[in-house]
Amino acid sequence: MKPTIKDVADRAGVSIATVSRVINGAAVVSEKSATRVNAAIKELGFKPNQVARNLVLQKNTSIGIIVPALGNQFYGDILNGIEDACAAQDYEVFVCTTGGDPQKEGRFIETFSDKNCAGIVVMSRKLRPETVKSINALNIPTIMVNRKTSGLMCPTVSIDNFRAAYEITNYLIGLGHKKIALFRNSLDIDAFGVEQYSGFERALAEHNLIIDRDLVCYGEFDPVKSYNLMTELIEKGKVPTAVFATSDVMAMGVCNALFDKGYKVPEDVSVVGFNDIQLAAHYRPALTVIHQPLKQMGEEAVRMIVDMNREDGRVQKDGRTVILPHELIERQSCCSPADEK
Amino acid sequence: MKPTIKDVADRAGVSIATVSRVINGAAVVSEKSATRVNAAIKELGFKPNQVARNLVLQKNTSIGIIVPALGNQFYGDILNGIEDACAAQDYEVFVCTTGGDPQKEGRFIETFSDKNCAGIVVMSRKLRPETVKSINALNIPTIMVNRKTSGLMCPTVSIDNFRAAYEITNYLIGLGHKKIALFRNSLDIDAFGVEQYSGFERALAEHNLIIDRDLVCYGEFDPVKSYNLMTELIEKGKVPTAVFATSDVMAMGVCNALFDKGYKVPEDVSVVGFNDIQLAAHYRPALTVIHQPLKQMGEEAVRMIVDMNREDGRVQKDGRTVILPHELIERQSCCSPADEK
DNA sequence: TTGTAAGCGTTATCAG
DNA sequence: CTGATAACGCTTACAA
Repeated sequence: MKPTIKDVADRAGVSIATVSRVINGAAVVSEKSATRVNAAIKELGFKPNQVARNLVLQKNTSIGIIVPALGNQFYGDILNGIEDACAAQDYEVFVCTTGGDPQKEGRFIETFSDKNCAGIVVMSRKLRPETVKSINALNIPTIMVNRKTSGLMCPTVSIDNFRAAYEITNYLIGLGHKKIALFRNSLDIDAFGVEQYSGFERALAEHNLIIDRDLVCYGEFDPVKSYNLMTELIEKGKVPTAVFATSDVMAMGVCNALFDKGYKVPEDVSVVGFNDIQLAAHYRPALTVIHQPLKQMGEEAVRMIVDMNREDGRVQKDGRTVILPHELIERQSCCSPADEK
Repeated sequence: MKPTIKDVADRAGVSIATVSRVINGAAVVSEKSATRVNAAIKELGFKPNQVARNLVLQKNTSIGIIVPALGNQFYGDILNGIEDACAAQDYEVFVCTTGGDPQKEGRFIETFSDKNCAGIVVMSRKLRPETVKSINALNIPTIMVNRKTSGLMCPTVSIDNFRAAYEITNYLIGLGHKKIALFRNSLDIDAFGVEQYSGFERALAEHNLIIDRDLVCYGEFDPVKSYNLMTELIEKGKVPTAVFATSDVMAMGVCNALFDKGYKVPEDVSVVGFNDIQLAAHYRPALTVIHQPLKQMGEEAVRMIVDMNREDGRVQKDGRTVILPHELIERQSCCSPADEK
């Protein structure tokens, strides 16, 4: 069995209180006791039991993460940021995946609460009102990443999705495009899809362009679905000169469909992505995208949780919003439409 | 503050022992007490404190995962399997990323040990002897995924990498290829790169082909590095008719280099990948690959840990090896070489 | 400077 | 069937 503080005390010939003192370095201990205790610790290979310690201290250095799926570079990049920041602070990371199932979200939040996590970061595409309610009731710092939070009193971190969409649409328009398709996901009033849509719409409107309903496709962040949708568009003869996809994988699906039908990107149609997952640069043609500082977003979320825990245990739930800077990165997937050249 | 079992007891007018009994449903409790306790639990919104429970029970339902990086579909797919299996068993998942830093591996193993995890699954590319030693000393079930374990008394799960490499090389040879390049990672005696190499070599040898040293490139699982290496090959005029890359991302890097130099895949050179991450099918041309049952590998690892915990707490460290079936999946990235057509 | 002892929130063993 | 009570391993007043 693992040695306990008591074994160390016996071996060093002191009380467990003294051992505890040297472990925590808080109170003053005579040099003599200290050396004996340290010797005993080393000899026994003693390591304090974290669960006992957490119990008495009523705190915990683990934070819980709720994420739709792993093996998805978008969340993966964010998670890397979370993980790095946690490791730097000696926090541990619990990860739960929902597979998009909103029911699981609620369950995992409870799990984390039961485990007395120091904080929770939620990445979700669809949030049920009940989940919102239970998050609000939670006595644990909770942060949303890449999501709005109407009705939800908890801090969020994201980019300015309206501006980002606006900028990249303008970029396309600046290139001379007028027939621009939008590949997006289904509406969820609190996800950023709506901001992106507004940005898209605004840019168009400012150039007296209007949205062609047939050209807005619900690719649902899925390359296959996007592939099929783009194929349909082609078969219906409704080929745009440019496509704005609100995720990189959708952009790839669109490109693939185009290739398979004999079109060239960007010569025949320009395509832009959104997020800039690592693969966006490795895809051919390399994707012109809006870059989100994914890793930094994760780090920021952790920073906020650690801060909130420092604040004397007082968990304050306010609507703090952290907006990180995005960036338009030009690569190979865009050019002016043929009739302009 | 969160209600404790004592609050429930007071409210229900019974002792904490009784409350504990109804919570755990073990012993028999009078119907009258039970209903009162349940009412109190509901009214107070009581949830048993897991850390206290774990302390007294001396067990834990969390398992620790050590992984080089998130945001990498290969590990992501395995992790999804792990996570699913854990959720199904009401286990929680700790995730630590090493970024390939072997020093961190050791540290995280200690963390998990301190936390009294029910088990640890290790995914590593490079294992230091010291880490091996500390794993062996560990009193916690530990499983290696996708890795050999000479000198390491712990179960592993993987595919038969020798056979897989042998089969796909044979496939290429069967198509008529003789000049086959190999893109692989640096040698680590205990990683599966060496088995794959042997499989490759054997297939070649059986057809009286020998390995051209210039055509084995160390792409290090990195698309960019592979891109550069392939570009060099082209510039040196040493273009093979086929490439076997031991990971899909290396295969993509190779394809990209080929495209950028004006070559066509598969018409000019065939390329095969290994692993079959989700993206392999979405890349263009869709990659012909060896499919590893990544998700299933993760599930299997969890199953083993759960089993080992059931075995009366007796952690047995043996070299059990689970070999899962692989599969050769033909897609679009291969054809016979030009001179055969 | 040190030790004793009272918790932290549970479970489990006893008597009753 | 139920209630005290002793753990679990640790921290931390309070005394000494």
